[in-house]
Amino acid sequence: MSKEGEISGGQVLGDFEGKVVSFFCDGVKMLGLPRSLGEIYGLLFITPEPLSLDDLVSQLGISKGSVSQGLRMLKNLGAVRDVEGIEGRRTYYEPDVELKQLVGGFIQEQVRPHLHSGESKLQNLEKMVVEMEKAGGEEPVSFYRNRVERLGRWSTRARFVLPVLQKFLGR
Amino acid sequence: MSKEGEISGGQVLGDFEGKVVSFFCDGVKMLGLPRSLGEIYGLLFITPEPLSLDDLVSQLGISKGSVSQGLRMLKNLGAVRDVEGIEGRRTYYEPDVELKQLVGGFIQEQVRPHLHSGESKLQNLEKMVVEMEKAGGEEPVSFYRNRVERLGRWSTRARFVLPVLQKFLGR
DNA sequence: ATCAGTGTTCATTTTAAATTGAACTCCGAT
DNA sequence: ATCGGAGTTCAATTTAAAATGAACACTGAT
Repeated sequence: MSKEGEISGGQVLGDFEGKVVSFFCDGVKMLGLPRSLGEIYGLLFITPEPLSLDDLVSQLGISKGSVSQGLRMLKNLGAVRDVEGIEGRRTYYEPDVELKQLVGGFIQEQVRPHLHSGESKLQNLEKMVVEMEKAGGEEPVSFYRNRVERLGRWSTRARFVLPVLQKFLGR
Repeated sequence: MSKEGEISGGQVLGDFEGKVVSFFCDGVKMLGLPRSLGEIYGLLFITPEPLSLDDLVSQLGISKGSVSQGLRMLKNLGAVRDVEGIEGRRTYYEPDVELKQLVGGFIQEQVRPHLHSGESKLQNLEKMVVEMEKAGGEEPVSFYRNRVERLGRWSTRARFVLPVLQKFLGR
């Protein structure tokens, strides 16, 4: 008889595993990612063997749809990969456990796109200021120019800081 | 007759101001903060004079409650402050516009608390592993120890990287 | 002490996002 | 070709977070 008990068709997480999973839930929440990612990654992280989609469904008690979507997102982030060379037609998954990779993937997939769209909006604002200046706007326009220039400096800093971040978190 | 028009009891943002506000909305969303913070800060940022709560309500077209709560949060973040020495009993607000301060406030108020609670959960996990080892657990326990140690290293890195971040974004 | 103008609080409503689950597709084995 | 298991998709539902707005509290002027 197992210590943590099993319910027909799906064992429940042990106390320790549960704490780890919840630890990762908090972590991904902090990064603005859905909690299911934390559950999935957390369980893979603390399980010695690779797990299949159905393993995750039954152990976490969340839906197949969630796990499928969650795994896709984690793969896009480079946080999880298929395990090569296992018998049968079922796929097994394992976590990438290197902080460097995880941070890199997150920056690449979640941060850069937003920064990018921000930069293009900023360029648009710069154009608008130029238009206003051509149209002879005087009083508030020079203030606007100042502010938009400041945003430009922020944006430059942001672009510059990402590699630094990776440098310090990686290796 | 003003170019952008006014509706009884509240002027509407001009095209340029609206774009700036929306720029900040995206920005705060990216940081996981409510959009109203972006609207409020954005309008203060692009307006040459300090604004009152009622100014913000009428120009942004959002509720007084939202603005009040939003201003409080922004003040806690150190992103907005009361303007000293203005007549009357109405309070006026102005933005802090230094990236250094903004980043510092965000780290202090939003990041550190989470990191902190993460660290204490992690300590708890470490204790649990020690218990398991004392109870003579063998096979999966040494794996657990490894994983928890890895988390410890991540946590150390995270603590270390914040000052670096501030260094590179500040000044 | 009362009143009017400011700002806050918080129960309710709205909105946005994540999860579900049933239908579907895609193999691979027979 | 058909069947069965594995994984995906997506409309509908649930959940969590933010906005609303009406009641409340504070403050200073009279």
